Amino acid sequence: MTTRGRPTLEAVARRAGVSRATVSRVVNGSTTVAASIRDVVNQAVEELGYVPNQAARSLVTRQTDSIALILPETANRVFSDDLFFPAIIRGVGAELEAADKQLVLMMTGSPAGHHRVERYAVAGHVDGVMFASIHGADPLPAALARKGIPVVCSGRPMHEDPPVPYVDVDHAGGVAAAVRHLVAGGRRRIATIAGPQDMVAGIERLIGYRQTLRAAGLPELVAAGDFTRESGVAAMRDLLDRDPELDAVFAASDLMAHGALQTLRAAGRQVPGDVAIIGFDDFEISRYTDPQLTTVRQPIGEAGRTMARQMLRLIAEDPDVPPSIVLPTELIIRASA
Amino acid sequence: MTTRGRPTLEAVARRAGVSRATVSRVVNGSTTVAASIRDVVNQAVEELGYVPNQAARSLVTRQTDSIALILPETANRVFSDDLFFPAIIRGVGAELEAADKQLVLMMTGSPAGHHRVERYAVAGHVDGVMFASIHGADPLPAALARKGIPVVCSGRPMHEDPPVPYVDVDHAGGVAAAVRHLVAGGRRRIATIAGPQDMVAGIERLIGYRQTLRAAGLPELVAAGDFTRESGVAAMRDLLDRDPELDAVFAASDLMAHGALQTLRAAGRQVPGDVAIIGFDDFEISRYTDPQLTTVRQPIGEAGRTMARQMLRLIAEDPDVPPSIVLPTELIIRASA
DNA sequence: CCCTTAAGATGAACCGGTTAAGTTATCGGG
DNA sequence: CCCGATAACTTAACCGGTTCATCTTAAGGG
Repeated sequence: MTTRGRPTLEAVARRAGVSRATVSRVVNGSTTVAASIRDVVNQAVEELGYVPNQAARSLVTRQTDSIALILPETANRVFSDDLFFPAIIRGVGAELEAADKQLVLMMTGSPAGHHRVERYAVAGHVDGVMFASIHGADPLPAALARKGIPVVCSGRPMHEDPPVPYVDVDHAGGVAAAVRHLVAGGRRRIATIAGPQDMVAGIERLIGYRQTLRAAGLPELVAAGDFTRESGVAAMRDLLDRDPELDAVFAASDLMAHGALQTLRAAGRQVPGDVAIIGFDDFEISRYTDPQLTTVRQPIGEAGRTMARQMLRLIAEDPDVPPSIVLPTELIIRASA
Repeated sequence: MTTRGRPTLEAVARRAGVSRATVSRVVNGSTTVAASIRDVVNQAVEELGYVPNQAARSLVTRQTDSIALILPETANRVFSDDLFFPAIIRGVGAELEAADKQLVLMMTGSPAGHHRVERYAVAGHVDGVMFASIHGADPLPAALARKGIPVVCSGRPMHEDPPVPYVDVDHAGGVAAAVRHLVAGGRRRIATIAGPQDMVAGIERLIGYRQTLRAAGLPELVAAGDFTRESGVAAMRDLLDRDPELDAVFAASDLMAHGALQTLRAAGRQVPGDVAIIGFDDFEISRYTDPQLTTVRQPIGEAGRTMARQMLRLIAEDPDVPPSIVLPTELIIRASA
């Protein structure tokens, strides 16, 4: 009920002594309006405090100027202590704001979440849908794309019935740089704490570890994690059990690296003296651990911005939107390795 | 252009052999429809994959079923490493999702941000506006309320021309518990690192510190911070300069406490041996500092949920929505004090 | 001075729903 | 058997914009 007694186009037209059509053209900045009339209309708009009704406008233009961002929210992990989603939101938000589009946030935690998102998009509530970090082979992006709705994913989608444009970072390259740094530092028993294997980020970082280690002719040692600090703690304990002599760990997230760090300290290991450790993300926390964490920086905010830009081009029906964009990662060397 | 060739009410009506109005009533679950017709219509809906057009619907109902959440985003601090906003978003999101409303996120970083938000709301794009953490005497909430738009704030607004409903936490009570805990532990030179004094949260936590200390007959020692880790580091250095003999610090945020902890360690102080320290927030990080941080827990997610519930009641035109709700805080005792 | 042309404004037909008022069929009571 | 009440559906009038075809008017050319 927010549009109660608000002035309509009709009211402005009456006051300015012109037709509805003319007011509409003035409001939308059409060039074929005489300057004198334009001024009269603008004054009437000013005086009445006229603001166009969005629903009426969308009804005919078929555009809402708002775009959805879908967060998986699996197991409430989304915002627990994970700075990935906030960073994505910030990047996306900044870019959309510059383009004067609105960001609609949706979380698909509930079982019926997928259906809700689909309905929402099909109902024309938004002009496009962006996905932040897909879990597993989620069929939703492809399903929406099939319905003609512009879709962009952050992180390469595993399921691509119709291929969906995506933005990702160079996981493998970053991991390779990290592992090579450990090797160059003389480490020979390099373990990894892997991310969840139902997410491309988790999978690719593990692959990167394996390939680089194999190339160096060194043995693998893998423990499973899920990007959280808790899982880092548990995985590190597991690794120490399995190989007390290990001299380096690559953790697939900063949070897991932080957890591992605590476990190593509790186990009496010096970092980086006895065991070197490298994380992935470059969250702010990595500058405040003791020792400060060497890590692979991924440009999350930039990924968000890029995703938003792709979406805007898709909506503008730009014929040659790149099907994928991979952003570079960078090894940030601090004290832990 | 997401609603291209999609079936309309009209199409469903033709297929089912009834009028548009009847289909509308079936879709909206009216009771005055014969079961036989209802089934026929539902089948037609199913077969055509009909989804009501949101714009057309809002145009007449004057409802959008989406609600805005405004984030101030001052100085990019919003999502840097601060888990306050993510927690609010999660709480609000969960509650709105349960009510089948959509969350529209807006950041008012740009100078024209305020005007954009106002226009957006007045245009009827959302049914109500929630503010997460007001800075200073922001006139926007009151301005919107004056226009008849439902508004709820998280954190008591300083400016209340027409008073706006709000949800806040018991800052003073939490701080009092913290400071009393320090006093009870025998601390006598208790400093504080205050939050920004243009936010109610910063102001009230400082007042709480002052009052409790005065009641205990102890001297005050205040350093300025802005809730960030960096400011905690700087403020702690400042405090050590001014009183090298201090034996306790209450930091108005966990992040500042964390920064202070690092500085104390660098200065050779034992925590809690030489100096006790208590934070405020109970972010996850406080369980991973060394030593683990004693802190005041504030139910941020719950505040978000509560704010959303108030908004829903406001929209439903519930006559007796409480003008304010203050949630309790709780001292969580760990190792640092 | 008349005709063509173009600029600029208007009238009216949508867009796709909701809902008040009107119509038709059904049924019980007198 | 007729009448009014009731149930269930249809008709049509909105909601508030956009836009295209049409009309008006003034300027320019021969």
